[in-house]
Amino acid sequence: MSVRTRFAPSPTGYLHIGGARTALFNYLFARRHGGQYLLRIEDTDRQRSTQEAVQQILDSLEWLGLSPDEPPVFQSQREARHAEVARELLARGCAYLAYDTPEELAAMRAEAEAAKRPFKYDGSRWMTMDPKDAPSVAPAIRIKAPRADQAGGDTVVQDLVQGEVRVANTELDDMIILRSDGSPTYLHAVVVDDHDMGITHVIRGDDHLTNTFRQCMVYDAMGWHRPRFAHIPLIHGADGAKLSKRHGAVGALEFREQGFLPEAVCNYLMRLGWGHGDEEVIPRDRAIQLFDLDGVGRAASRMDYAKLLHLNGVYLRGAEDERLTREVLARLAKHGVAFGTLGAERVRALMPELKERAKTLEDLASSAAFAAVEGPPPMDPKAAALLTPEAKARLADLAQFLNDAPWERKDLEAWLRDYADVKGVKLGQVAQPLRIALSGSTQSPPIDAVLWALGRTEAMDRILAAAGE
RNA sequence: GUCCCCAUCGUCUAGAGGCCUAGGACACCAGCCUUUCACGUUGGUAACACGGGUUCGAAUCCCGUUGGGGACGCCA
Repeated sequence: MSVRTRFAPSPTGYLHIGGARTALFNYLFARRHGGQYLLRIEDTDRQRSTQEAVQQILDSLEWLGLSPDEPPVFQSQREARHAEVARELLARGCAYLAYDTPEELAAMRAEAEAAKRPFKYDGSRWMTMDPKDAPSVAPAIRIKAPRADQAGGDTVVQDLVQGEVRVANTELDDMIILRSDGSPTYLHAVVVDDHDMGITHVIRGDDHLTNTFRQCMVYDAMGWHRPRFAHIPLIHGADGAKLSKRHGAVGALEFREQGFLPEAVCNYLMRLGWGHGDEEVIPRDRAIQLFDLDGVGRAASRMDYAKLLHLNGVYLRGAEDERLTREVLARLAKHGVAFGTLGAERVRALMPELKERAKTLEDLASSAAFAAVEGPPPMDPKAAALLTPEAKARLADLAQFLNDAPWERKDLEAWLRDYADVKGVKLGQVAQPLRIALSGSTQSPPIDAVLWALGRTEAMDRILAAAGE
């Protein structure tokens, strides 16, 4: 049977980095085994689910290159089916009607807590009750948990990541599968949907590990084959606590805004909780080749932004110049930097050098801004301070000679070296004032590359302007 | 509280009883390269949580302790 996996987020907020990794693992596993990867939106909580969140999840997945192979399934549209299964369970005698009110349940819990006993629901009175004696409250449907003496007394799951996990049946109680208002509960709906969607491997966060035993109740009672489960460890913040906003960027789209490349984020996420020897840089196609569940660790891992940043730099350097130029230009426009066709061409010309020294697209954009603008670039205060009278004199002198220089990068470099040689100064004494005049900053790509990319006219303009000040 | 899961450098990890004087990557420190900044490169600091077993031999297997995390809803 072909592998089918699914990612099943609830649209109650943005897609965070942990969810993104779960999606990635589901995607990778399906691809690795030539199967399908699906998406199910768990929007049965009408109060908290929003259309915006659904859209954000879809956008996030698309950005990461993790769009599903089939149109997403919306859980809320399947409620009739969930109810149908619940009624079937009732008809089979695997479930029963429970007439407790929320208040009564709360009281039972309070009582258990006061007595320092773990709360375990006991619905035996409803199972033996004559239907005529039913209270006049709408009942919920509860599924019968396996008895303590059933199946060896334990419910066992062979988890593909966690190994064999076993819980005593005495720990399980009769859970509600259909609420008194006729809506399904999550634990029930998930099972029905996964079954109907033909999911063979449920790969999800290990916060669902103990839920699995409850879900098994539904699979077993319906006589359905349980899928294979794989519970992957959660991602924590740098302090080891559950990942939240205070840890910095956690939303998938936040990373896009900050200038991260989706392939870098995916690579980083993949290596979080998964390893394959010494390999660190693993592009998508290689990832599909290598990924498998047995390489997934069992311990929670922490988000390390420094490493992500490094990886992003690696991917940035390897990215196509055209693509980076597009991204950078878009960012410059967004930041209100004015530039024309010539500016865009200059950015493109300098891109091979620019990308060599950037970690994010934002870095790249700010370092490219000087090439995009027309005329003298905004001057960094630190750079301006270095524009001493001597430096200006040097620039003026340089301008004179540069007029006759050949305008090819190789020649420019040689020319500059000759100039320094002839004048008896170090190359740095020539390069640094030039750099400031051309880029407005003390840091830029190699000066010969900058001269060349700017073009003779634009370069001369800037040198003269800086020399004249 | 009850149940479940986990535990190698600061972080991500390699390690499936001898290959481990524990390897790699990020970060950090020092040097080299150099036209600034990066990149690159060389070297360095740095870990098997603790205690018991099992074994000729344990980071690797077992038990316990400690420490983390998760789940205990008519939420998902």
